Amino acid sequence: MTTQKEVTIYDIAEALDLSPATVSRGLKDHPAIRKDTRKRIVEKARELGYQHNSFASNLRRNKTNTIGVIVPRLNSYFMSTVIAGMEKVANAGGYNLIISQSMESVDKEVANVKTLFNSRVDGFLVSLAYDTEDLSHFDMVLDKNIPLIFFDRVFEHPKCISIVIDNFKAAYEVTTHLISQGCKRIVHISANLKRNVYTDRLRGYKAALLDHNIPYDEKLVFFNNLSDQAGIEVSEAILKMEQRPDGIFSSNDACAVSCIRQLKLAGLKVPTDIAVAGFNNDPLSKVIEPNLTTVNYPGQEMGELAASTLIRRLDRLEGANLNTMVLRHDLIVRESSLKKG
Amino acid sequence: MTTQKEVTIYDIAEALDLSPATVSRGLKDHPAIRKDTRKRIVEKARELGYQHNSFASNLRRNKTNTIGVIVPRLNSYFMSTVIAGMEKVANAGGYNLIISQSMESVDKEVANVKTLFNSRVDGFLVSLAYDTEDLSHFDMVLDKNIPLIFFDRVFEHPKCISIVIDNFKAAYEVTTHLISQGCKRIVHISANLKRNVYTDRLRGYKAALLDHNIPYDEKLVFFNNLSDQAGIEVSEAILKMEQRPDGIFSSNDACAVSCIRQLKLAGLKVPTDIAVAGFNNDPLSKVIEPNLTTVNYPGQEMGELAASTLIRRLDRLEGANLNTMVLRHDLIVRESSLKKG
DNA sequence: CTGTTAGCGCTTTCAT
DNA sequence: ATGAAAGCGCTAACAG
Repeated sequence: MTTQKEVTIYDIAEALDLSPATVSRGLKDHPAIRKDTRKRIVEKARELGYQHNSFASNLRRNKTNTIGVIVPRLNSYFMSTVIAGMEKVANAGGYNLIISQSMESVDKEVANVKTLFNSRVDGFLVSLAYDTEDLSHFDMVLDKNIPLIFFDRVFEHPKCISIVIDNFKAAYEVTTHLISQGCKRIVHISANLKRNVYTDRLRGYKAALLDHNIPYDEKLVFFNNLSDQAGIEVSEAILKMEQRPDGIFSSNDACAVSCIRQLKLAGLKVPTDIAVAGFNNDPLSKVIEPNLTTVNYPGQEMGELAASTLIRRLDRLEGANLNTMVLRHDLIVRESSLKKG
Repeated sequence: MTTQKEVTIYDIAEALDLSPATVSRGLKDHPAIRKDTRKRIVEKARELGYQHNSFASNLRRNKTNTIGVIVPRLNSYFMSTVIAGMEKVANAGGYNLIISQSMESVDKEVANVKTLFNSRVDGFLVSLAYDTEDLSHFDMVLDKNIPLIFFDRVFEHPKCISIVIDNFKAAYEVTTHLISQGCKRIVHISANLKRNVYTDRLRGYKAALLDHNIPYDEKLVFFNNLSDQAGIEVSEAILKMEQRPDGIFSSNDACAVSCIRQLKLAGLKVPTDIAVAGFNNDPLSKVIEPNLTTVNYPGQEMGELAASTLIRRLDRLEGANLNTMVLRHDLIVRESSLKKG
């Protein structure tokens, strides 16, 4: 069955009349090994079909070369580009990724932290669930000084690095842009305010209104899970309003696209009657008609930066000791979604 | 630093004046342990902040409770739903997922197999890269009887289970559908024929043509990587054809959508001038106008089935011993993409 | 440059 | 129901 006697460094050592220690060294690039010895070792290893046993090594070194990743959900374009970026960097640096989803629930997040902790991952890359209130479930991790890096949905903590974009500024830009197109009553679709990304975007939205002397009206702000369904519901609410909004700024593209479709079904013209902007630069935004003005969220780079920062720390190469690293975003203006060409 | 003396079962044993063996048993649900002894053990463990050390356990049991996943790319909607499904099932079954991308290259795929093999994953879930020619890089895996399951992009092998949909039938249905809408010259966009999914779909396409007395014209079949860019190029080729095609069947939605956009830009009416159908039921297909007729590819279920089949095998629960498992697909007809309402 | 030695923390016979 | 003991395969002092 699965186990038919492993070939170990002892077998190689015996065959070559060497000590296991020498073999162990020869198999890596230990400087203190004669070239030809190393060569004999490597050859014999191949001949016997030797395969390095990571977990014996792990046990001994107390290191797994594994990174634990916890994300709310895997199945969004944004998140899969993040993961793709992480995987690329991790792989190049000799690390594996163990990925788990919290499904937007703290309970699952807590369970995932425990599992990964027990698996002795060397470090954590985490984007928080909607309803996570505090970081107490990470205490065991932080107490052992296991590096923990947050990305996207972050939480301030003296021991942790956060990797984000400037959500405030991005939201400010989007809102300002809508205003510059003539919008006066702008709906904002937001989500759980426990999460920085949504509070920051809401703040940016408010700041832009303020700076342009547009009163803030809380009836224009919706809180939901930014799903397609949520977009439909918001649209219906909008259609029922006595005084119709003329702009929408959604915290993600999926929900924005859903709004556009629903509003068009109801006979509204986008952007003439109502302009719409999203967030994330999801491929959807280029396909919906009219194309969606949105914010380019550099997912791949965020994944790469998160992973490389973590690995630098793990490998004690240190580097940036900032507490918060901010990636550049871009406002992507797609003319067709604007009120005035 | 990262290591400040682990709390081990020895510490618990000592504190309770028991043997480590008893503690080890007490921590699981070994039957031969008195209830109150177990309770004392569990309490003391919590008190001391004990955490199970998976890799010592792994080393001993020669099992990691880890599943290695290799996919061509992570950043497609289809693949992320597959992974989401796998993660869900794996997590519920006490397994972790280590995920790696081959980036559509054999070389990377070979390297990934080695790494995962060395990490002693208990089993493999694999979807092959474009240019993988044979399974020799899996020899070490198969020789050790480590379970290997292919999904989506599969390869026949007596020791392996394949999980697929009926690509032939799906393609036949799509093509027949286009024909029923009056299409007579149907372009097919395909990819590397080393992969079952593309050969099967091409076969389905040909069979449908044959059954409807439409001659097969190889100039109408394009091979590329199904990207946005590929869609643009195909569209340009189509526009240059002396006798213009009136239908397109693309092997994925991204490329189909790209074609629609490009053809519309060139002034063609979709579907009046040319009807388009895709594959995968990507969210894009519901957003493009006209909506795209496509094939629902049940990614989440495929991920769940792959993972649960593997885990059943790993846990020796066996179950289905089929060599190939075929999931149900659905043709999704979106009226607006058809020639005649 | 190579060898000796002593574990890493856990599980599992085999005893009792 | 519990304990003793051996060892999974590797690595890192330390010694030479």
